[in-house]
Amino acid sequence: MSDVLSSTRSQILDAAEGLFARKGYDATTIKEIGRASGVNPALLYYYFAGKEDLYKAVLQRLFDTILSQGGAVLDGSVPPAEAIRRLLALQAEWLLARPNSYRLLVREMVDHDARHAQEVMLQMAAGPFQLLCRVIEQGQQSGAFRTDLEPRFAAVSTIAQVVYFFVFRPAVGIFFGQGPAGGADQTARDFARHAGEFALSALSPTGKTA
Amino acid sequence: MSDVLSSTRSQILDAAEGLFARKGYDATTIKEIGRASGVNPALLYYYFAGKEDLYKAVLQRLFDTILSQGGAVLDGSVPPAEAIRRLLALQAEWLLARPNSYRLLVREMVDHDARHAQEVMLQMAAGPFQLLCRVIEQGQQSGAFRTDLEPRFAAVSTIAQVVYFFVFRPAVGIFFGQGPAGGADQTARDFARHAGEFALSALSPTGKTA
DNA sequence: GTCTATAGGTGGATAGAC
DNA sequence: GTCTATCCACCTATAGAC
Repeated sequence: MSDVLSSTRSQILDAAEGLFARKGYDATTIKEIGRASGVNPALLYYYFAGKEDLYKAVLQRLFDTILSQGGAVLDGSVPPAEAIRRLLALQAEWLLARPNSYRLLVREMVDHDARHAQEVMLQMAAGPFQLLCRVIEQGQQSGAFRTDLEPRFAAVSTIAQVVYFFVFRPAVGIFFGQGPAGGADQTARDFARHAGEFALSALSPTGKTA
Repeated sequence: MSDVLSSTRSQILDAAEGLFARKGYDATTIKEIGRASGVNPALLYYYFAGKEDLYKAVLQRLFDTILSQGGAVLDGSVPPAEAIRRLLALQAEWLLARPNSYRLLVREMVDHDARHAQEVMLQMAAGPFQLLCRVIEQGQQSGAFRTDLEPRFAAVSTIAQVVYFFVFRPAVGIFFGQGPAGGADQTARDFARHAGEFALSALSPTGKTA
């Protein structure tokens, strides 16, 4: 602990986050993390119990910041429609700024059935997801949203769009004729705006976007 | 070729598909494929040029069948709204019956930026995806769908819901309080029906589901 | 706290008998 | 077509000097 929060430890976490996100857990080697962080590979075992412990620490650190900023936009102080617009815009900015997050999360789903991220997912369930469901229910009770949609299903449909866009960006890029790179960041922002209108149109009893 | 299509070759492909889908490309070993298929590991190099060649063959075989059945439901012989309902129901049945497909596809996105699946994605872009865009445009021109949504964006929002539900099933299961297993298959079918209504409500100028 | 060296195990791929 | 045996590279993790 020569630094405020042990600079060496942070360097290892930074490098590991990028490598785990890009290459996956199994394909990432200790020596690579050492090389990428500029830290001797053996030091990893000084700061962490092993490779898996490091992996869990990476997940924890990344999603701590998500959860801390998460529910702010859904706190009930804005009308439901505006809350949903802001949520999807925030989703896009967040995913643009932290491409590691959705890559790690997707890998965690298919590699380990979310086993290592179970705690974080429980916090998401009790936090942002439940808040979104409440926002939708609130809109339904006030007459702003149609009442024949199941709130939890509607919440999943709402958040699915932008996440899908990012995860399948290579495919979407090909679908849009932009190649596997998937177009500029502005395309993602444009899509997020569209996704907000799409969700609000789906939720609205009149088809107008409230 | 002692069999119609070389039974040994098929056995290798079957075992490799399951292992690549469950564990990923890197984590799957040649010896495991041999064990799971009941074929001597060295024979893999008789039938395929190597591990990567086998992987591409797996992708090709799996998505050949997708594409052959793909556009049938979108061929323009049914009204746009009904075509979209059928598409999402088909999507759910397809993903339920072939869990390897979305796992492999998602891995291909994050592991290789869809590099190995580029041909298949190009066929999807020129086939089912373009047909869905046409269906949406057709609905817009006939007045059944609102015209202020970009057809390609709307197509992505439409197909995103069910795919997200499957890929993030462990997370959705936790969100729904069903645990990481993600509930019964009927939940997926219920969600697919919801997704159809959600998309049609979003597309409809009146908010009714046509 | 940081390093070198290495143990112990497993990976993909090949040679060559049958 | 199928098998055994094996090469060589690389992995995680540890021992121990500094």
